[in-house]
Amino acid sequence: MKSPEHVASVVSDPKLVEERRAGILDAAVKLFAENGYYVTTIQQIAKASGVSIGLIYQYFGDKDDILFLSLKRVLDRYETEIPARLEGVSHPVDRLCTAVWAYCSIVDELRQVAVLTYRSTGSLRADRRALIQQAELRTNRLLERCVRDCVDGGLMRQLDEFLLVYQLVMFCHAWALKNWAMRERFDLGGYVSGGISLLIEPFLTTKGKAALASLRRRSGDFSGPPARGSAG
Amino acid sequence: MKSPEHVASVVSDPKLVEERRAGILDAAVKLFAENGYYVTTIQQIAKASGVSIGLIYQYFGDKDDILFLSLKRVLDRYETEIPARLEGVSHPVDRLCTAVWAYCSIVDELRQVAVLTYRSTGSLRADRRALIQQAELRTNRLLERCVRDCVDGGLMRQLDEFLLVYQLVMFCHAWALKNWAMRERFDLGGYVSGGISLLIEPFLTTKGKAALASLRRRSGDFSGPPARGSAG
Amino acid sequence: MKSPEHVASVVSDPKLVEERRAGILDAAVKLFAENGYYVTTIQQIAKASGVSIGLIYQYFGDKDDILFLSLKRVLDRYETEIPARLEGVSHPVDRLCTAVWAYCSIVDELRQVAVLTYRSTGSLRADRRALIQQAELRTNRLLERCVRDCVDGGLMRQLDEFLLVYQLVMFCHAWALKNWAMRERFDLGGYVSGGISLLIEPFLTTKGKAALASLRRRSGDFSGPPARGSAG
Amino acid sequence: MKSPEHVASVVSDPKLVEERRAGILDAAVKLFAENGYYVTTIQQIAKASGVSIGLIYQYFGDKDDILFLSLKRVLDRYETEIPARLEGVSHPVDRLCTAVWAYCSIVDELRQVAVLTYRSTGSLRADRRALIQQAELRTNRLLERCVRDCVDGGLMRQLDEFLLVYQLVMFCHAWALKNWAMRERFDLGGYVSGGISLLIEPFLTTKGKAALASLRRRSGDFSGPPARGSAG
DNA sequence: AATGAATGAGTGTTCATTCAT
DNA sequence: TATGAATGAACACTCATTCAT
Repeated sequence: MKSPEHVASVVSDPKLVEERRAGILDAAVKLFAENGYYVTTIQQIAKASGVSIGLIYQYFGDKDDILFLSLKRVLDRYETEIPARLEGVSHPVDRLCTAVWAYCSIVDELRQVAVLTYRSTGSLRADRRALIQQAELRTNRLLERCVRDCVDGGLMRQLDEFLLVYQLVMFCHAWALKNWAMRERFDLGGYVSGGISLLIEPFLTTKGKAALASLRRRSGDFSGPPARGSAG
Repeated sequence: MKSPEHVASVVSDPKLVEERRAGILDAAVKLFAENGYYVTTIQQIAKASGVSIGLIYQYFGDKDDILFLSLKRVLDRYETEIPARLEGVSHPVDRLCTAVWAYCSIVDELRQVAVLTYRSTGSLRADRRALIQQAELRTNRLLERCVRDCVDGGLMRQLDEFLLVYQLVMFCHAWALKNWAMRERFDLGGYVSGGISLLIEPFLTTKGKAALASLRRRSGDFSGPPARGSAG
Repeated sequence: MKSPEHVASVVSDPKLVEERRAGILDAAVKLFAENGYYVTTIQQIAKASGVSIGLIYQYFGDKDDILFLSLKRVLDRYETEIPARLEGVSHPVDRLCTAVWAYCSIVDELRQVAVLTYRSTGSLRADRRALIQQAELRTNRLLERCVRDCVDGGLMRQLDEFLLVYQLVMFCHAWALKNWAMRERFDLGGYVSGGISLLIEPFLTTKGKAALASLRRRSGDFSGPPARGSAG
Repeated sequence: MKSPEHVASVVSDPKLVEERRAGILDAAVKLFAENGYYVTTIQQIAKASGVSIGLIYQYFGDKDDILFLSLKRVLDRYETEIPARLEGVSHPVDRLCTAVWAYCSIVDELRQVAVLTYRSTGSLRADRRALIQQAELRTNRLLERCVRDCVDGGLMRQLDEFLLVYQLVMFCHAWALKNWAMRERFDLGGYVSGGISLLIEPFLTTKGKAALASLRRRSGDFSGPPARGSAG
């Protein structure tokens, strides 16, 4: 009996497993995102990743495994890339805005895959669905820490941090989920900027608002390239 | 070539078509919501709705038709029930809060079906997906009108109405989409109340805030039964 | 949860179920007997029985069901045909010999299928294997009753009835199992006659032996057609 | 074109071939016996015998080769071990009983494998099936010689030796084939003893019966350990 | 001599759809 | 109008066998 996060492979060399799985998942994620999980066949994944059908089953137990790792990958990117983007950013308001900006820009990059998260998590075995949900909560907690630091620093007023953060997350996801509507009105920078005005700015104290204004002056309303430049 | 919204039926009596389709869709929606679109079979729908497989094909052209009308039904409920709940409510802040409350309570009632909207819209033929998206926008416009009335009445400050409304809608949908996380922290009333504090209150003018305070006094923080009482 | 002997059918009309199953089993039994259970494919059964693949799954739950009913059919023939052949035969020695003769002639008719019983019972789900074994024991009990009547009538000496009967049954089965060796030395009549000499005659009392001699005079050493004539 | 009994190996050192094949066959026989030939995979055999998949194909041409040698091994044990057990046993009745006892005790030891003989001989290529059948006949001939010696020595009356021997063999096999029924009624010693009463004793002359009685007195109804003691 | 990753034809099974009644 | 038996293409998955190392 294996734990739900475990995906069995018949092949023992871990380097090879990593490599092959990456190639197969690349193809699978693309196909899942374009056509959906059920419509995508193992044949298609095999052809798209340039391996035989049999090989796929040497590296994944079944189709559910492929979906699970596909989704896990997206969640893992949030979880590792957002902290990476926060490195070197120290001011709490700056950090919070940067986190939102980072989240949105990852979503933008993975647009279709981010939608897949909503379409196909329900196709997962229940125990794995829970794992994906926990991963989402872990990323939320990253943002919660940013919010709390603002509050603790007297930059933001007291509020329901959990609810605010989830609303921020929904905002980031909506860039993918409602892209068909948003792309007619916003580019990514404008969208993030609008989100900050809506979901962060109103809760900032005078001191917090000043920090945000300074940040905006430096980074040009988040319309430029990712927030790296803003740390200068 | 038929228009995307048209669903062909081999049966001519329109009353009968309406009646039969309703019964079949009731069963289909339930099954789709519980198990997903692809996992649900026509034979299951036939059995659950108490008609023969053949009959289903007399009232729907194919499985895609059933999904389309299933999703359309949900969107239609938003579009007709929210205005119905607003009837007799006149104060703009009251109307906006009532609309959000109504939206959330419909989502609560249709929880799994609301999720289905996110899971399965992508399984629709492209032209029909667009139709569903337009229906969503129509409902959004209902809320936009409420927001605009607040702004025009000097109860709310100027802001990006489209973005605020979509954020309100995401908030309502999140009650279904993230129910696994929310139900541990909120009941429906508390959730709506939290949403108003987060997404409406901060943008109200002094006058608007007073109106909200009065509304809250009358309706007990939206923790009671649906907003009917608040109209008195 | 269904009992092991139950085989589910999607079709409700019992007459049709009987009819279709018969046709499919005819083809399946033939193919199983010729090529073995695992080597026979559902495709082959479909083609041989002149129906579509899908239809087979309307009348049988899975391949195991088909094997189970195939084997059950053989066992059922023993269980119903042996008593039928005994009808009108009254002398205990006569009855015992007729039973053996009947058993052997059914085995002869179903030669390959009788072998299938030995090849493929082990491929059955365990609960069904038990059911097949019980059916075999029920047929054995038919013979045991014949032996007991001989003993009770003073025609046969006391002995281990269970063991004798199973040895008689093995003898009948051996006509199928070892037919490759037997057919070079015996025709069916001679085989049965030899079996009676070996497994019945030695245990008869003087009175029993006289009865056997008289039986032999009448039926020509069991070399003629089935035992019907011997009852005259 | 190779003769049917030839099993090709890519490895030339005959000692190594013998050794490796033995190890692989040990594992294969066990798996075949437990799960059946078709259900057992080469990968399972490889894992169970502690060698690589590739290595198996260095010592066996294909899966059929493995089955053939597996079955041959069982037949070889009968053919070599029964004579070994007869060594030093001189009285014809003693020898016949000892042979049956030896046969049964080998069957007992290889119970599942003995059943495999019946399940899987039909899965063999026809020419090899014949080889297995000939091996069975050779063992039968061992018993036939014992019977003939009894008859020639005036210890047993004239009878169809071939048929009696095959019936004795079926009796021995039945200990495996019908073990599910027999084990509730007999232990091995009781079973053999019952077989002798049924299939040997009735055909013994007065002199033969006396010999059997004496044998029984010495060996305690065959309920003790293998017949070694009876030779004293 | 020995490995085990790689192959892909072939398997049992499903299910949207049709059509004779 | 209504039925449900019948179809068969398509699917996920298996496993004997090969071959580069």
